[in-house]
Amino acid sequence: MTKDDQLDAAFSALAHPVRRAILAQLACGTASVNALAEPFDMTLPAVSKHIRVLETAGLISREKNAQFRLCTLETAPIREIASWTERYRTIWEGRFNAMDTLLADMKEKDQ
Amino acid sequence: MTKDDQLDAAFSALAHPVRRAILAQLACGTASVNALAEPFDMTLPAVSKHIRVLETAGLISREKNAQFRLCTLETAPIREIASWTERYRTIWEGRFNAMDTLLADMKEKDQ
DNA sequence: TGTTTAATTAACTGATTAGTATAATAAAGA
DNA sequence: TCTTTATTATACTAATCAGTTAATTAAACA
Repeated sequence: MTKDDQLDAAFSALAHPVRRAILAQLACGTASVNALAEPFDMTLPAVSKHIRVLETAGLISREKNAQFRLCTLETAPIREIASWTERYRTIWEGRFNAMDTLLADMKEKDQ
Repeated sequence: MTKDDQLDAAFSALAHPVRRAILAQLACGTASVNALAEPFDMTLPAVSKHIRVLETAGLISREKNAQFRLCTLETAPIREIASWTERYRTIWEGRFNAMDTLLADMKEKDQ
């Protein structure tokens, strides 16, 4: 899987409110599939599929414990996303800052 | 459009390498649809659709100039993404740090 | 006015997504 | 062993996505 594919998978996994809500729950600690499904007005298989998507994207991992599958957050992809986003944010805001500076300079000369 | 819908739209717009590449091009400055399409081995209507997706997500804006449609980056949604991501990143890494501290404490007591 | 250039719309196809209901698996507990 | 609990697999539907070709719009230019 290329870096691009990883970003694709992570971004599209995050592009669903249910999956973001699942991650939010996991921020409070490891949880089973049933526990994660509880807040949603949705069948268990549907939640199970969302969890599978998160796992495929590397955003969570799963460990088998008795009849439970405990889900845990993984931070690597979110760091990828954060660094991609930050890089572009600074480039873009840098551009605007540069433009602001230019405009300020032009005003300066007008006076 | 709720905040959640905005995040959905932004994340899913970013979940395609062509769209991320278009944004990367726009980081170098405003460009027309034809100019943006040039690097891709893809028909113009296909690129036009990707640009529409970016516009709908608020990631770019368009201004009509003669027969050209000039595309410009918009920073608002990327800031939303950055803040969502950073929030979760710090929570998660905080958790791990907390866990590290806990483990360190336990080791301490063992000695 | 007729032609070229820039871009979008329309109509279509194949693949993927998000959900459902139902069946199956697998471990735990009575 | 039989039942319950936890979870996934299967099979299906409706909707959306990513791409195509061909037609259309609209401004610029000769």
